[in-house]
Amino acid sequence: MSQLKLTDIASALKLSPATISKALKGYTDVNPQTRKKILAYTQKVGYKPQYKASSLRTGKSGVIGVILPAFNNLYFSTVLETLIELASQKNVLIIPQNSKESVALEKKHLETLKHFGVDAIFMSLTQETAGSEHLQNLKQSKIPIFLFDKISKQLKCPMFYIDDRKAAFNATNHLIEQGCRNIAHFRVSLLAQTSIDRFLGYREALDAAKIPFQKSLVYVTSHGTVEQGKAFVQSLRQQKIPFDGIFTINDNLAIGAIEALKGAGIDVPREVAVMGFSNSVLSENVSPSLSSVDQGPKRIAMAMFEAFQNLDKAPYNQESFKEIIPATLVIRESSQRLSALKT
Amino acid sequence: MSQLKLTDIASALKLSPATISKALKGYTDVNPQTRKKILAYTQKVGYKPQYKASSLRTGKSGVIGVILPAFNNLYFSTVLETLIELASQKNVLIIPQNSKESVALEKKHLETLKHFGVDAIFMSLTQETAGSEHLQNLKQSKIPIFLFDKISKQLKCPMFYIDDRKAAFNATNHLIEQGCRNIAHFRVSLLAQTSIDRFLGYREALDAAKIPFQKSLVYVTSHGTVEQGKAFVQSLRQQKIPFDGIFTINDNLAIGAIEALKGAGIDVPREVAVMGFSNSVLSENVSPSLSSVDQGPKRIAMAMFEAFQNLDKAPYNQESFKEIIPATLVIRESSQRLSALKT
DNA sequence: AATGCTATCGAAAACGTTTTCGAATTACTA
DNA sequence: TAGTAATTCGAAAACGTTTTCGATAGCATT
Repeated sequence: MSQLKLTDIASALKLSPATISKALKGYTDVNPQTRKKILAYTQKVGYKPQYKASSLRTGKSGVIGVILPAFNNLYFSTVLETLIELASQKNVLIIPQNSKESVALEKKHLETLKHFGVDAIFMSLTQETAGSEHLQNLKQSKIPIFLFDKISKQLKCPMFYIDDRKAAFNATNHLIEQGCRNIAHFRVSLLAQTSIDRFLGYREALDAAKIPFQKSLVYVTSHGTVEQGKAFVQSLRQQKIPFDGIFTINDNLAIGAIEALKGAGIDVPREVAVMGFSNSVLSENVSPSLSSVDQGPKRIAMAMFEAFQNLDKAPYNQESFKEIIPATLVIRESSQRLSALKT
Repeated sequence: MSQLKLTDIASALKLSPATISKALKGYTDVNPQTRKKILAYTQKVGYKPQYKASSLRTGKSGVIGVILPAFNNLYFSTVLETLIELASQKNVLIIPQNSKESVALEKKHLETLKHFGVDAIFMSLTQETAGSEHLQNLKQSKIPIFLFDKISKQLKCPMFYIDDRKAAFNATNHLIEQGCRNIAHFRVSLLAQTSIDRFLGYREALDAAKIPFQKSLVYVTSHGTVEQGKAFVQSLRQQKIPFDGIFTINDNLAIGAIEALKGAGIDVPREVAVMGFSNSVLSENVSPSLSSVDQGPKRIAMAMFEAFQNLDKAPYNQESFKEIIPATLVIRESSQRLSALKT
């Protein structure tokens, strides 16, 4: 036997499909008696309306599309997992897509989700996506878009992100409090907004502590890999540039830096304190464990889903609602220079 | 303007919706000239049929549901990521659900996916799911189910899994080749099939090498955490049971074991060689890096998607198709006892 | 008894697509 | 030249649900 249909229920109960549907959806124009009967029967045979048909009629699919620039990344996978969890509780489904940092793929996924008819799209942009036209196009097709983390201020839509500048300020300031005076900064692409903001936070912390900014301590890389973290430390040492702290834009660069330092017999954190960013899985399992900045993926997911559910209500219905999620410092071994110096 | 519809295209081109649809779907009863015109126009305005409507008509949704018992697990997340990647290339979408090792949730997700009308369900069972009735029920409702990894032999459906016994045999045998004679085994729940099979492989390897099995070297735990791995090593030492190798059923237990050994000043792998299972992210980042068994999540995902695409063709249309994916040993530092002894 | 109201139900249209089937036109055959 | 076959198109039904709107019946009000 195939799927149970409304007409099956109707004929079994000698009622019209209309009444059944209305009973199930809580309409008032159905006798409480018959409603009870209908509920009892549908419960028994396990009838539920088929999404395909009802979504065609109502226009709502009960599905949210999620486009991420990467999956193998604790931050994004935690956002996704939390989203799936929350959505599942409200009987909405999640369709994840991976743009793999490619604008072309991002565009393709956007199209697919549009034609699929998702009720909303949550996305974090590619490094290269500035405010390209494909996003503007999407805006026209009434599908609500929620941007998070990697956002574009050129778009008018709800956005959820941490205050990268303040987070970087706090991270850098922590190193300063630990006695660091020559703090190197490893960052990525000059275009990405997060990279820019974190750099600005780094500079502000230096300024606030009246530590002169040294251009020679800043390294820019394309992808921010472990290897590049290593290479930068080696380069600093080769040029004999003195440094006693490193603040990196992600954890991979920090891990590479630590490896290079350990390899050169330099003690972390006693001689050089290191601070990463993202609080990835690796950070607690590397040795010494890596201090990092937690970007609160769960809170971001919760905030977005909350907004999705109240899309029509204030304050979410504002043309461009913004929510800034606080980031927290996770202090582990790699930055605890003070206590290391005492022992 | 809202979504573009078939009738919009039809009236713009002064043709009927039927012809447009047929042109797009490659029917032969449409003039090559007009087809070209239609293709050109739909291309230009970016028209594509809306899933909601076409899936109602055709019965196919272009969506696969994936139910996993856990997400924060490299194996499962890699399966999922690969699945999303492959599906995306063929314009099919993936809806992931997390059963969180709960049979009740598993059942709920199954129901939701059924009513959503997915074209297939890929799933890995809960520890507790033996062959419960909810799976049998699903079988009746024509939706093809594919089981992987945590399977149930009581069900008649395509299954994909590694040969745990052989993999465990190889892992244990590797330790034996490295000169280990007293190999401890840390396992989990006596119910889970994988746990059973891996234990059997361990025993077979011992038998094959004519090493007597010692019950005192086997520890059974409920969840297989890092802490329990530590505790077992401490217990072994406390009881003064001699051991020179450890084969664990997962990586967490192995990592815990290594930590305990390091803490006790015991050299890994020189004094005790350690072999994990799963090849999780941590294994390469722990020190010493952990030898482990790779369960080939990518290959499993590829095999399943391949089967999905050829559901009607042989050999996949057999009542109960089975595919065994080979597991491979990933030898890192923690088990290389021979070379460690030389130096 | 006529009127208005309320409560309860069902007929039917609609959502946008696919697909069957027949109609219309053209091309071909004998 | 008539008849047949092939080609190209469109009308219309169908997928299963939701929702508007009208119908009916019962009840109360004058």
